[in-house]
Amino acid sequence: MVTIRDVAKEAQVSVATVSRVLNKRGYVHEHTRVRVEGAIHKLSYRPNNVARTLFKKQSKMIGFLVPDITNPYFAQLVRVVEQVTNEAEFTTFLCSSEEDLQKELRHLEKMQENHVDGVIVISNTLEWEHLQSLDIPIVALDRTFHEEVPTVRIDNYEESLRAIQHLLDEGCTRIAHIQGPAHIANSTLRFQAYTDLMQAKGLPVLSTKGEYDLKVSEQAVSRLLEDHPDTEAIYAGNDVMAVGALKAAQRMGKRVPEDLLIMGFDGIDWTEMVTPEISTMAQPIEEMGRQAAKLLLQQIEEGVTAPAKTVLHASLLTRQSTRGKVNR
Amino acid sequence: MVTIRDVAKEAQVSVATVSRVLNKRGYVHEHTRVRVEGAIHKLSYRPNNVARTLFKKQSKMIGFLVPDITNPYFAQLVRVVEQVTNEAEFTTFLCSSEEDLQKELRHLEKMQENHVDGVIVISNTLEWEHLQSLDIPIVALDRTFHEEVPTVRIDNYEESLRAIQHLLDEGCTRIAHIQGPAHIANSTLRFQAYTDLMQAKGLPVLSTKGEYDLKVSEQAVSRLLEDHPDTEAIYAGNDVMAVGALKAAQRMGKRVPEDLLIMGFDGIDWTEMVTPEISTMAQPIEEMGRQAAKLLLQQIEEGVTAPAKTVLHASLLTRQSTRGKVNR
DNA sequence: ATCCTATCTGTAACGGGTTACACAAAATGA
DNA sequence: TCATTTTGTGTAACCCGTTACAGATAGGAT
Repeated sequence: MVTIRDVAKEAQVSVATVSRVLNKRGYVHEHTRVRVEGAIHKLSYRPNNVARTLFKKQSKMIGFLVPDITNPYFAQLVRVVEQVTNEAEFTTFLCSSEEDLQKELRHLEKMQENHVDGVIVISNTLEWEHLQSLDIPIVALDRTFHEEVPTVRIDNYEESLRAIQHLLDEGCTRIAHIQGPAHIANSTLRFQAYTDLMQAKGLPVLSTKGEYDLKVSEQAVSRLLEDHPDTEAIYAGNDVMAVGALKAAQRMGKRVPEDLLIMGFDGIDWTEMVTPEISTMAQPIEEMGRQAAKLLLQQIEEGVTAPAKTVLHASLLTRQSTRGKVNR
Repeated sequence: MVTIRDVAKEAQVSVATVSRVLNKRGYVHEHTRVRVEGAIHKLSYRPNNVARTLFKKQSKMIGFLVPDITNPYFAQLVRVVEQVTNEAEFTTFLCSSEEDLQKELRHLEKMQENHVDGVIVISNTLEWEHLQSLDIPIVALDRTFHEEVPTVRIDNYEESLRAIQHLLDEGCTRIAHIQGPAHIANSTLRFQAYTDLMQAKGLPVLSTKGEYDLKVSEQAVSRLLEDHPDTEAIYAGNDVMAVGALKAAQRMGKRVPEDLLIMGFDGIDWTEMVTPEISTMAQPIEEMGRQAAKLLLQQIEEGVTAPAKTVLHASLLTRQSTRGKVNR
């Protein structure tokens, strides 16, 4: 391995001078600079970031903890976060926790041990007490942990209301809901909005559990449609379950949207892959990732600790799966 | 930040002793061990992996370079690789390159600078010359770079033949192919198998470009079906394009499989999300990831440099999209 | 000529672990 | 009892960049 001392020897200068050239800091004579750069190039020297980190206590790495990398919602976030942080010369240390608290804790430990400069956390299982001991900047995505932690999210309750309102506007009254896991706060909020609004309108409440899982949702919707064939619309707690609902409907010979409307939540690509395309309340995924990354970088680079709470707006994407009902 | 010296002071021993306790190496009296562990716990000390890496030149991190994290094929690989490496106490340093050569090179540099112990590389743009200078263990996934680099992949040509044979077995003769990007070797191999087999059987060859992209494929298939309404089956170079093909067919009112058979390649989840479910030549994704990770760990831990070339087998998944034709 | 400042470069300490080596004490053996 | 081995612990050098500080030279002002 080529070290800074090898370069110094090659260029006939001291390590300090090489370091100054590398960091473009302090006085270096044009003449020597060229010589040092030549030596660097000749030996194809790359500074050792480990040594640098040890001294500077700045690794130029940020950690990103996501619940499940195979979920396109998170995959899309990863992409933006990488992009933004890379532009600021940071590298992303990505960890997928598989929704497992133990793994999350292990990953956070590893991140600390490797001295990342900050972390972005998405988790439904972690609690504030687990993050409290980290003495590095944190940004929470998608969910609030604590007043102290800057957060980027949407208002799941309000946006859920808007999603249901869309189905009401299309003329539906018998709307069923497919719930996500009860232990996930956002999932419960979306469900709560459903019951609240339906009750306020004096409309029937009918829900079943889909666990944010395609196959579970497909099963659940099958049963639901058998028991309640007069259901006019299905509002799924997320897009994955909406796709499951569509599969169930199609297997039972129901036409969407002629016989049944389907509405999802999140705005992942899947909704555009199926036929008919599924309407959804789309989170501004890219924007959320960008904001989170920027917030974190600000904290790291400028030491800003303003506990910002950024609440972004979702946008209603109306597509084939909720069109046409009104014309019946 | 709590250092090993703080622990040493607290436990009234030298740093060497603390280090010995941490690494369970060398002689330490039971008595002192307990005292040191007490101090570690009391101060909630975590060893600094950066310092450790600097000295040992072993970071316990491996790098994983993938072309696009939002592609479920890679996302699934990431999950297995993480799992296997975590079990061996390694952490994964994931980088998504967005198919961009410059980004790939930058990421590889960063990995080196951070002293990862080895890398798993998936890339269609990188060449051997780019990897040559890395003096750490490498494992290639999905594609061969060079004799020297251990590789885990499938035989894209052979498996492609098998995929087409399935369509022939179902009684199709007018089979069109949707090609992936020409610069991707695997994509070309799949295409080559198609032309070779069709020509050998004296059947018409008809292909169009889909660029491994859903929307591009959808467009391409639309045009293809307009120009050649008598097409009996579509063999897509990968599953993403197969989903695009299905969308196009459905938009044009073609029934699958009654009017048109569709076959994909890769075996990603998407094929099960749509209706009808799409038949595919499924790569053993999990197994490939596992093997790649194990190969890399072997190289790192045992210094094995046997340039292993693991070629795994794909499996034909026949589903609704290719059923029924034979009964016409 | 003298002083001052700006420019340029090198020496050495530092960051937080690891470990070779030295030394002491205890256990074992003859 | 003395020699030898095993056990237990500490000192200090080392890993590789960074930077405070000091010293040297050149140029400008007076």
